[in-house]
Amino acid sequence: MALRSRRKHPPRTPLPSDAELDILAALWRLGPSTVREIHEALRKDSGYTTTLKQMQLMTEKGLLVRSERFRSHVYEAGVAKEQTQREIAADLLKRAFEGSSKNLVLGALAAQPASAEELGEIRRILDKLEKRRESR
Amino acid sequence: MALRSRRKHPPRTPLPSDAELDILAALWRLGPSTVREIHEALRKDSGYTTTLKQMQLMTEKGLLVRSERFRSHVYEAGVAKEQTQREIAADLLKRAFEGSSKNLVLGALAAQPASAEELGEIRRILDKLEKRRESR
DNA sequence: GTTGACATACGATCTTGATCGTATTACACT
DNA sequence: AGTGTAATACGATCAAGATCGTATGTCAAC
Repeated sequence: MALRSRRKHPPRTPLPSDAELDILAALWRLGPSTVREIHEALRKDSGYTTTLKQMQLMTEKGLLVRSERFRSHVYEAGVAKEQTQREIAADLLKRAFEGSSKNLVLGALAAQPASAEELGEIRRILDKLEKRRESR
Repeated sequence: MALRSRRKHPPRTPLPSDAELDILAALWRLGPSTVREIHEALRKDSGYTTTLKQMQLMTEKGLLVRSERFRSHVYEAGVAKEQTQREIAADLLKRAFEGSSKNLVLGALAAQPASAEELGEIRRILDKLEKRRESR
């Protein structure tokens, strides 16, 4: 499925579609890149022009920003990774997990066993959240 | 965005689309229901036949199962809630969160503050996971 | 200035999910 | 039997994303 539904406070940019998310993730990971770099990083079996078109449309939507460089265009993500991840998680939470973050966390951990370090970091996040909760 | 990509071990059933997920969620929540019941529970502004068609297609895909009853058909979810949630979480994890469950948990908690009880439950899940990890 | 390599631009098409209109069926009641 | 009501079946259409083919532009090297 895709992540398509909208929020009450409509965002400046739409939630990315599946293929768009892949491109965004690559840009988050690699930093500003050309179409060719992204296309090769994705290793999909679709053609170069498909990726190009995709990125052009995403630029129109504000999901990417483009700058000129010598002969080619350089794109970078136009939306922040954390903010976008939060929106995606919120959308999914509401629609598939009955709004229960516990269920989502459970699903995530069951789906992809976390390392000991990650478990520790998650625990630290919980500590911080509970501390913040107490102090109110 | 929708949840469309596939897994290594191909599932008997595809991941549900956005609208399909809404129907599934309603069936998980309400239990076996008629088309009309689901249609009314969803409160979308699309017509009854749209929901009907959707559920018929989902039945073909194996996402729902159908049984006769008197004059109307009764549908129920053909896929388990936990299993489906896990698959959705896994897909998202891989594609949007760099495979890091920590990031997903962080996103989920930032998006939708959890109650004190939920935080406690999450912590209990962590305890169990770490205990299991130690004993190996 | 012509050619080659590589880039972008853009229209056309394919695919899939979502939606609807209408036909048909089943039952209940008179 | 005939009619009303409420259900399902199904083809057609819509909308959006994904894909591709081809045209066009630019630079470098000869």
